[in-house]
Amino acid sequence: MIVTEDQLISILRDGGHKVTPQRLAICNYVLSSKEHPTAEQIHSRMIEKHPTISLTTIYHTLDLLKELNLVHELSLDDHTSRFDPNTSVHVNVICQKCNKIQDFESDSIDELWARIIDEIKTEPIGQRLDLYVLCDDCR
Amino acid sequence: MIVTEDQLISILRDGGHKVTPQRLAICNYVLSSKEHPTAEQIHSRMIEKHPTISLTTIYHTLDLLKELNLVHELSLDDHTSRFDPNTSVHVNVICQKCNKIQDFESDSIDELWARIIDEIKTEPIGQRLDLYVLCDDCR
DNA sequence: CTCCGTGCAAATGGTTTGCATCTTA
DNA sequence: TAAGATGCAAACCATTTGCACGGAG
Repeated sequence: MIVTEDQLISILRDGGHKVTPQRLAICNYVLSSKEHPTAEQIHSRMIEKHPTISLTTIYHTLDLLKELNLVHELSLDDHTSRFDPNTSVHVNVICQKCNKIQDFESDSIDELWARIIDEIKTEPIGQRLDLYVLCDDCR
Repeated sequence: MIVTEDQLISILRDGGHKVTPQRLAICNYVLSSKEHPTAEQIHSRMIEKHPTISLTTIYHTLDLLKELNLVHELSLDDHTSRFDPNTSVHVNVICQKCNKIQDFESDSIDELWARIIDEIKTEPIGQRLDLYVLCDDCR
């Protein structure tokens, strides 16, 4: 997790959002996740510790995290979304078959992105760089 | 359109696919489109000349075009897909508000992207490069 | 004449919404 | 105690599927 729990709580309170056990658990998990989980996967994981937590709350919390720009939503072609706490410029290496996603970062990417922004006249709000592959397991 | 109608017909027949008026009309439109239409938008457009054409046929034909790698599907965060006949490496400049998309291509992008792919050891199948902005109309 | 394509209707399923209850601050 | 959060149930809606008919080859 890039933000500590204390920082997270401050961010929430500063934005006028209440700190509930469910919210804290979801944020902690998603913000430290590496596997780009679906809402369903987040829900399954949360139920272990919070048996009554609902999918609705997962979605509400993800909306909040998006609004706070702490996670990015990645809509895939199987019509599900994955949620990525890595909001820096990076490449999502996505397996076409199983939809597993791995982040890839490098200086070349930063360079590429800087050049694109330079060439395009408009002010950028965000980005998404996908590379589609077949992962080791699926090949 | 990058492929001519004759080439398109050959591609279809070679793959064992029949050439119907509906299929031809949809392919012609999508393959020459610049506006990254939704399935719904393609349907509206097709109804002008083919009043009985169904959304089902639009989806079937889009599946075929994807299979033939003649179009790419872009799943956006509003949970709709846009269809892009530009299958070369390029940046989709997407307005966060109205979801309008404009393609952007440049040699430096190709060059840097090639370098990034080189750094990532896996064989690439495809890619998607999005830049999120607010378009002139929405700003 | 056979197989594939079309299009209607119904199903699917991820996501969103309405609302009553509960919790945080 | 007031504003906001939770979670159930229902709605939503883009997309997919089943199936009978029709047209291409």
